[in-house]
Amino acid sequence: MPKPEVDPTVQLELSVDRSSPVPLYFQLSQQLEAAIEHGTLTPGSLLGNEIELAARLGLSRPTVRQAIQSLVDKGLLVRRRGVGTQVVHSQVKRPLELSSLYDDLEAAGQRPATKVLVNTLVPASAEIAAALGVAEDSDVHRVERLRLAHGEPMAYLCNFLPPGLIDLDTAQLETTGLYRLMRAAGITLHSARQSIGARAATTEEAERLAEEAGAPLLTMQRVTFDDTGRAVEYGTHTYRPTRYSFEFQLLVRT
Amino acid sequence: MPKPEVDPTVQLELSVDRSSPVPLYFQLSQQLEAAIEHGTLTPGSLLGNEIELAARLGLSRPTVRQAIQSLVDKGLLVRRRGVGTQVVHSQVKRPLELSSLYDDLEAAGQRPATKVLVNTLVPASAEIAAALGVAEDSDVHRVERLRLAHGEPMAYLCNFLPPGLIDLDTAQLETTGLYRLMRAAGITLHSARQSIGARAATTEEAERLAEEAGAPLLTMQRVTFDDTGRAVEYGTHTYRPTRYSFEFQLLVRT
DNA sequence: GTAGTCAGATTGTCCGGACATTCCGATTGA
DNA sequence: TCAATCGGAATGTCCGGACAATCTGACTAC
Repeated sequence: MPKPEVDPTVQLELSVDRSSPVPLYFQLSQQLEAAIEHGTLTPGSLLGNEIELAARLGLSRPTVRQAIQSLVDKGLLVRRRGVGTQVVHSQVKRPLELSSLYDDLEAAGQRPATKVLVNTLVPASAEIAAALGVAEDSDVHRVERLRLAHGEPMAYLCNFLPPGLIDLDTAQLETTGLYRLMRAAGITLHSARQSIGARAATTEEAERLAEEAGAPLLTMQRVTFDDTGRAVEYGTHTYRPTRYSFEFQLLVRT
Repeated sequence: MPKPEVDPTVQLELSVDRSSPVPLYFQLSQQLEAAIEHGTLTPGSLLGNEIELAARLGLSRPTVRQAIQSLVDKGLLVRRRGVGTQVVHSQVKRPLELSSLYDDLEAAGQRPATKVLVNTLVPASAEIAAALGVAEDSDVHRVERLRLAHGEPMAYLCNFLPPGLIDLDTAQLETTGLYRLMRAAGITLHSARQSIGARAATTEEAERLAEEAGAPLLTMQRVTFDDTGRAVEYGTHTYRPTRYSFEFQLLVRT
């Protein structure tokens, strides 16, 4: 007969600083997340009941629940009524975020480079006007960039932005990503509609990406909105599938 | 001088049924969501302050906040301290879910058809064993399916499942999707790791999908986990990019 | 031995209140 | 005319408690 396989309840060293301006629930959730990341809280282990945890930390139960809930939303914990809260067992990294290619590459240690091919104002075509919610033929920014990693072309990025939102400096575009510039300009990114597909490269596209005509390309189109609902960016990207693929984790809405 | 463009605070007809087993916050959030969907709550309009809303409904503020928060998490509302809560302005549909191709097609009114090509037990290769967390060479289910829409092949789906989880009936597989079968078997899907790429079709793949060898294909690999952290499915899919692309909306983590 | 029942444990829901923080507009001052 | 200050309004955080719903395991009855 094997030993019982019930994962034990873990006793953690947790503490909160009431003089800190950081919210208490956030302090707690960060410590719990760190413990999960670090392996102190092993997958499957129970977290101990909320009441006792609250008492131990000198917090109220709603505060503790708020901390736990934020980790449940991240997919790190699972709650079961009548049972308890346990650490999810899988290799959850982080759910899909609205990420920029630049940040992705940098996080992967690839030291991305950018070559700005075009940075001008052009009249909006019907398609672009519809996506950005501006009048047709009104001026919009057009930015074309080539993204390289290790000196090899990786993606061709064509973006359109409504005017007046941000100052598009070519030198800055070559040293950082578009999303960083937008955030730095005080734009709060909120959501995006995105479409991922594939098609054969045209002669022109092939040349830009050092591929052959007819080679498969990974394509992505995206419209990004800020928290007021304005479209702040429309992009059409093509990626070399031998160099790049979209990897992400997603959660089930409950 | 133009008129003030401040969106008005909307007065809604809201009510809750205290005798219903449906949680009060959920009743409220559903009514709000319906009002947004229906256009009663127009984008940009303010929701009215929480305190007054709570008083009007005879609810406490935490309950009202819980309802609002769930819609904020869905990306339908935005809260601004000192200002209020307003309806997001954009065409937010729904954020990315862990969806099955079958459900997607059916929701799009495509009446999907499935042809099961293979449904057997095979020894797990190293790659599959690692993905599913089972011993190498142990038996796993292997299911190969061809998904058609309007009689045209659209995708080739190859899935591996650990044994004992679910009874894989070929007839059922041809009339519904794999995820539905798993849910019906009491498996709670929780999260998935996913990778989307592209490559040229091999001769074999081209034949299956009625494409030509070398044609671009959209590829997706996915490992799905249930809420205990077990891997419950590993799949390798190839799609015809002229017939299918991945469309989704995603939100920024705040 | 097996199935049904019951009790304990734990999370889910809800309440009412308190104070802090932030935003925006109006008032005030230079 | 313009800038700085102030105050109202709204959300953010936190508390302490109460009861309901659900799961697990042990006990009981058959």
